[in-house]
Amino acid sequence: MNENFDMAKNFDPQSVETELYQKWEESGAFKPVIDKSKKPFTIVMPPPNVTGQLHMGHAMDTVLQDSLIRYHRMKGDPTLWLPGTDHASIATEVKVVDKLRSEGLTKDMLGREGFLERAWEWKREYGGRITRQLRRLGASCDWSRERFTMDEGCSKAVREVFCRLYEEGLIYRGNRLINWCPCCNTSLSDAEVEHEEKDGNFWHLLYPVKETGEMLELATTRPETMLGDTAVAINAEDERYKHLHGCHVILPLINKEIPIVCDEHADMTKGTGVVKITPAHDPNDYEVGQRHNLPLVRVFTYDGHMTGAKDKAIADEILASGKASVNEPEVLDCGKYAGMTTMEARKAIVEDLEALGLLKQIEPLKHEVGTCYRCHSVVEPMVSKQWFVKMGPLAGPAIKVVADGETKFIPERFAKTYMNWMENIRDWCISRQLWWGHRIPAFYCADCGEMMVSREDVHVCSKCGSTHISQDEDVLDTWFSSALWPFSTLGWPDNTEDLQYFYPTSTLVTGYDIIFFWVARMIFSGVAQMKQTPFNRVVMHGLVRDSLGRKMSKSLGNGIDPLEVIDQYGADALRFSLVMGISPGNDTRYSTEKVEMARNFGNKVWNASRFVLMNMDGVETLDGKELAEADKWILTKYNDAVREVTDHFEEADYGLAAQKLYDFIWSEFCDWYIELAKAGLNSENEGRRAATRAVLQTVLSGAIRMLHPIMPFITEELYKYLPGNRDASCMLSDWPKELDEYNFPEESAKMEGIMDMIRSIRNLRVSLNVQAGHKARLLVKPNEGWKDTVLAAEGFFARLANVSALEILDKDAVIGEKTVNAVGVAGELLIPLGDLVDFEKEKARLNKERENIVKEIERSNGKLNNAGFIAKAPAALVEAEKAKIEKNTQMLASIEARIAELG
RNA sequence: GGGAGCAUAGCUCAGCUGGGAGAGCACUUGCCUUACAAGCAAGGGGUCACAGGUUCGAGCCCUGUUGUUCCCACCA
Repeated sequence: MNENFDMAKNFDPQSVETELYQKWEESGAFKPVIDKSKKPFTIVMPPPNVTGQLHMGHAMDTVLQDSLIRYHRMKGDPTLWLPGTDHASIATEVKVVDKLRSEGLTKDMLGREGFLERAWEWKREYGGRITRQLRRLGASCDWSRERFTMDEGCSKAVREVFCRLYEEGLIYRGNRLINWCPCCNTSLSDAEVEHEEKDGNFWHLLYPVKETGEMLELATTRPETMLGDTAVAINAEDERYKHLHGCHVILPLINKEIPIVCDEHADMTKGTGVVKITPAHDPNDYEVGQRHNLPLVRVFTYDGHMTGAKDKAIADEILASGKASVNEPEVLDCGKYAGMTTMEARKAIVEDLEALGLLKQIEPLKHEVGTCYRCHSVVEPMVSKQWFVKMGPLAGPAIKVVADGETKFIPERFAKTYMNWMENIRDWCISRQLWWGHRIPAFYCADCGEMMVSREDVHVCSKCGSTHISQDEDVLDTWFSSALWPFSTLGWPDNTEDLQYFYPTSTLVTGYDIIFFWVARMIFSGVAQMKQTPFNRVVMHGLVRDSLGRKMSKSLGNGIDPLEVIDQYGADALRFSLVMGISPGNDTRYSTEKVEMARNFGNKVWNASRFVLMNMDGVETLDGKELAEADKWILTKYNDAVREVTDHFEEADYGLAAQKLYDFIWSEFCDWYIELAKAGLNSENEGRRAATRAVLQTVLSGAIRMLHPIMPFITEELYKYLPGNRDASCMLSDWPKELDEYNFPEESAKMEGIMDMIRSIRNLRVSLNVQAGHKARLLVKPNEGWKDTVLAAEGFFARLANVSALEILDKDAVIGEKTVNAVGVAGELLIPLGDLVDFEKEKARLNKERENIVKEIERSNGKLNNAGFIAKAPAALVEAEKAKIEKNTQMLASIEARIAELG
């Protein structure tokens, strides 16, 4: 025992984690060394919102990436984990606006420049917060390469891609029906619209037909749009309305004549078969409008009110100027409804229609309503002039790389989700009516109306030479820049060394909730710009839910702050708890119990190490050591563990890797080998002691290293205590390899036979209520070939089963005293317990045992009597079954003899 | 309307290509055995949702049913 041993009794995360992290970071060890002869392993971090705060989702995402990164670093791959943050256009802008409001300011009061100044100030203030928090988790990313989606390089990439796509005709500007959030006051892409079921009504309205005077009944869920109706549609085949082809209806309230058109959109089987058409405010109606060349009449303002005279005047001016583009909508002066919110207008319009007798019925209805993914306001479909990416030509190649397996999804089912979306994709609305973001590089000449899209700012009109140039006011969708992340962060559009070496990246790790927002867009952008998929593998994980299975959210107030957990239990415990037991792509629940389990595991590892180390006396290797069966057993198990853990990491199956580590370290190494090793360490034979020390050292070192990717801090701290490791870093140590020359299946089986006997003895003692302190003699009738093994295990029986003396008996030896017995693969064991035993209890126990064995034999016989089994099952299985019968028959005989003995 | 996931011990979840059901927590019993009581030992507890099918053999494969969660979708 090492007298100078100074390890603390428990690992104290608080006192070492921060310091360890600083050392790692300062040492430059997170930076890869570019070695062209080696294939790099690269992950780009999904950039968290720059002003965001760490939540459990980030924690899980980060831990999974870090585990993979650390594994590959130890394997010797040049490993890059590239971190960064996202400017998060809407989210950040909303926060800054809120802050301004608290100061009594608005965006407009500051103007664009002033506002952006404040936004950058905000970014400076909070921008480092999340990256500091990632450090606390132990994220070993290369901070020297940290990027921000709005830094110079990323902005250059964004502009380059925009210009390229524009030049290729894949970006266009035009009036289209888009989703408008009246609260955020901006357009949204389809992906940014969520669907929520809400209570609503079908309002059945009556429109009078001009030519016949009859009333045409139709239903709508949004009566406030009726002022913008420019037609009513029926199906050409509909017998009920054949006489109305070519007729008109008089739009109530504003008495406007609009045509009745025949269109396939009108479904005869639904309702009355008549549909009102509002091309400016409904996606279907927009299509119908396009087919029938109907005018677009906008009746909502962009901030969710009914349009009025002023809105109309502005629109009329544009229309009259001749500068209006295709599909420029008209605007209606809604008269008495002008200025009302859409909800107020709904109420007023319904009341007015009712007063006119034009409201036939109100039918309650639950329906899906589109809402903004940021603020959850109901989005309003609107015709608006926006910028779009034409998706068709981009989707094809993006589908191909996944279909061809150049990018693989784990689990595979997400590839289907991806495909489905890609195959049905619609053009992507990329302009946002915000200020915080990448401003669209389009410039307009005030004099001739020329539009110029340019990599450089434009000051002079290329057509007329005018200097009255203004840049487009809008910024790009945040996800436009995120889509370029795998190459923009590596220096693209410049052909940098990083880009050449690290692109395409190896693995993307992210949650399934952003497949559409991000993963899909990175794939088509990467394929389009780099002609190569951005990553070879996408590992999807699930959400971290609360202990009741609910999504963690601010509004529910059920979020758990990862930093508080780290403060209390340490980063390793949090990390392990987030990994243990998860399976790819599935959600997981957070619970304090799991963190405690992980903390306890860390404690176990610490104390096992402490025990091993206090028995060490310098470096000791396996070379030339004479190994005992216990040593051979644990080395064999160790090799199994190395193989399995390595395989699981290769497949990014962290849950199983963690499970195996937990099992191997706790159950096999601690519960068994360390206990067995105590005998070895106490041996009078120095060779035996040295061999035991060597095995302990070897296995512990390997176990610590294998655990490092998931629990980096404690393993780093422990590693330096290992003999000869004073200045070594676990993080930079080699990933353990299997020790091929130390696989001992036969000896392992022998050892397990002994372990089985030990369990039996313990079991007997407990079930017969033998006092814990009482030492008992052990008599063994070994099976063929087990005698030496049993004899060699005497020390184990003494230490682990409280046996005072071991005696080997012949098979048919008669014992002249009362004993209890058990039968196992190694043979029959008997314990003379004399008066200590309650023999009634023992009889009951034996009878139960007998029943079990009889059942086992029956089951085996059932199988062996089945001709199909004999004929078709692998021979080895049949043999195993026969062996079982033989063994069980033997056991049964022993037990029956015992029962007879007891009378 | 389309698609996907899940259903296994009291709770939370694992279970690799089909070959005798596992872990953690909780529970019962006994132990401070000088690495660890954040621990040790022993134990109880499961018709693997239901019904069929394939197979010598099904928690695992196929079909259907039920329940549940999620994603997608322009149903007025």
